[in-house]
Amino acid sequence: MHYEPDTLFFNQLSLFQRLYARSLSSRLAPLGVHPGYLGVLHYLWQADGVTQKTLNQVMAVEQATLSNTLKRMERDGLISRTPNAEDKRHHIISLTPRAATLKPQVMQAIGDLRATVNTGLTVSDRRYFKRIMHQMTEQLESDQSDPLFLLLDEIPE
Amino acid sequence: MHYEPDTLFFNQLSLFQRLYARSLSSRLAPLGVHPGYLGVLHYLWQADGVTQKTLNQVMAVEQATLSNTLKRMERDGLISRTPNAEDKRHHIISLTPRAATLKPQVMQAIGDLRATVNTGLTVSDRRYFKRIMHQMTEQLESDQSDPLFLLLDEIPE
DNA sequence: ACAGTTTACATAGCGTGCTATACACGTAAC
DNA sequence: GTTACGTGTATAGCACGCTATGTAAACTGT
Repeated sequence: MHYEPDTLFFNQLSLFQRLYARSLSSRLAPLGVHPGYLGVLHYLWQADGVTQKTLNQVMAVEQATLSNTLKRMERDGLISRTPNAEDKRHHIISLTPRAATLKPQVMQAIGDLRATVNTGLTVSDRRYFKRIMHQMTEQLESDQSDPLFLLLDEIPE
Repeated sequence: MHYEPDTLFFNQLSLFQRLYARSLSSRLAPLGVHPGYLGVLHYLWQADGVTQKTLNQVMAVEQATLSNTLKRMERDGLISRTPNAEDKRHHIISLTPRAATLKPQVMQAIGDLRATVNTGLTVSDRRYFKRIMHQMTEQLESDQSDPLFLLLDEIPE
């Protein structure tokens, strides 16, 4: 029975993403960092002490996802959430001292993996790849909102 | 505060994969199919009535993941697991009549999304993209096994 | 001032992946 | 034939994403 191996683009894409996450995870684990934390760390290393809302505006995940990620990061001693007296609805999220010092090691791990993945590829290969991925991402973003727009068009004045 | 938007390749990749899954999901939902079922369906449409082990050998997921996926598919009335009298350790997995008829509609949904995503891209763009992704995937696969090989090298005779 | 809305965040429940471990059945060795 | 090992599958527990919904604080209009 010669079954053609999985040719569905989606499955190949999923596999690629999962392998990337696994390799990242094994490099970050010794630092107590999970791949899902990267976006938050990356932002806070640039601008520490912001609200969840601010973070959410630049991170491409849903609010509930971010809320849960922050909870795990707090549990793992990477961030703290200090209540804001001015407006008790939001808290200020800041890096713990330990997390603040982690940047070079995390960046090293990321760079190391990037180099591994890029083995055998030229600079223009990578650029081309990212450009196409970006373009496809935009198509998907408009695909998600399409039904909404269609509905809006149908609303009478 | 002009924060440069998320430039980590891993995060862009994750976003792309998640958007793809979301778009797929919205197209498959009316059929009672989830994206995670696609690999199983795709195989069984070609060769129905196999063991979990066989499926596992061609699907790039862990055994435990497949086991859980099959449980959900059984719950959703897509497959049945009939006990094997010869060897009671494994069951024979087969499509339900309903699942067997679903192929054209699922393929239609996949093709539809593919067309959407490919908007504005040439055939050679897609081929190039897939080739690079494939190459990176192979690098990641060898990355995962590297530590093992290194250890093996260190084992004295 | 207080009723209703909006805002910021948390929680519930689920899909899909992972690792580690349990378990039941089959096989082989003694 | 029991002991030991191997095989096939299931389960436990977690990461990380989603949608839908809850909740408390702030704001707004009358």
